[in-house]
Amino acid sequence: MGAALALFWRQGYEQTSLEELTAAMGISRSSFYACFGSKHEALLAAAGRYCEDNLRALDALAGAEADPALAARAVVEAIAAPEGGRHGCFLANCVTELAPHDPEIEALVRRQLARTEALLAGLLRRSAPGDSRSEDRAAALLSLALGATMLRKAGTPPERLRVLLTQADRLISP
Amino acid sequence: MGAALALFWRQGYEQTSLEELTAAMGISRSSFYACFGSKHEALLAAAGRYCEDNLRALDALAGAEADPALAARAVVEAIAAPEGGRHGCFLANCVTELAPHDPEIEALVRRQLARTEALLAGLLRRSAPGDSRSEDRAAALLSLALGATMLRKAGTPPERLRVLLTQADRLISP
DNA sequence: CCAATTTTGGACCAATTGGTCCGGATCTCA
DNA sequence: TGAGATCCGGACCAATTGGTCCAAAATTGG
Repeated sequence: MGAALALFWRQGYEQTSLEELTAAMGISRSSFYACFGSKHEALLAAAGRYCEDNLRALDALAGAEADPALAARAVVEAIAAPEGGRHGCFLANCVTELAPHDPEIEALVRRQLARTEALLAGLLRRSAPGDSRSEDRAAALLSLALGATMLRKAGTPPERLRVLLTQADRLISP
Repeated sequence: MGAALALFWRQGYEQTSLEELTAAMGISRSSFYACFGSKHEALLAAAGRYCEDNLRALDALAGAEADPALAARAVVEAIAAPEGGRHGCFLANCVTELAPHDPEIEALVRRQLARTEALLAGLLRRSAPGDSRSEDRAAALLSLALGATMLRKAGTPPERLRVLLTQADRLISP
């Protein structure tokens, strides 16, 4: 299953053939269809697993840091992942390739975006209880982090990404 | 040519067949190959044209506003394009689909990102001549705008995008 | 009006795609 | 050991892909 996710992540959905998929998963074509029913359902399964793992990791990261402002910064950096290599963010890849004509993927992505934004908004609220603009800042932070994943995929060196992410603090402090 | 760009933009590179391409351009298969040589070169031509048009438009937008801070804000909003529909940013689409394994597209995209970032950095510098962090803020602004294009493609309503972009001011003021 | 050059439509090609199906190998449990 | 269920390899299918090629049509120049 992780092998399928890795392939979809690295190559995209359409560019990953059944041949590669079954080879990487170590199962036969027959088993693949017995298990998932279609290539598309396998993608949904992989994406679903990715979302759960990802959110759990971000939650743990946020919980490990007492100061909510520092936690928010850590979450943003975990999403942007300056050292994350050239594959970009898996969900971002799904959005650009599939979201416009694939309602199931779109729903999955929107749910995950909402959950991540809510996590950030919660941290910002805890950091400055009085401010009413924490939702907006959380959305901006998410946008900044997603933009960074795409700059990373475009080849921006990790060092410059790290410097760029420094500016996230301007969106974190009220 | 514009028709080819529109197709690549809406559907992506691999998902656009020669059939659709020639039909939309109103030329025959033979003429297409006589003119471009390959599907890939047609993509490069369309992308090149897009880059020139795009940068010219952003430049004009920046030039039309006397206050450099307001100009920067306008440029960011033009990139993010809250009302831009569900096709996302063409260059962002190219990055996610092709950049990792297509050096020519990668070079084209990086050049355009650098030029756009330079435009923003120039505005920020003019806005606050003393500040040495204007390059970082320009990069963050670009990242924010690119992230917004992907949220837009994911279905975030224009209203929320506009509110989110409000926060760009925090990156614009020194 | 005709000859030469350009352009066009579309047949054609080999390769690849996601998906189906079945005979035989492998495994389970007693 | 043997019967029953499970899994597997791989042949097979129709559709589609980017790309080539050529005869016929259109355009051009004189």
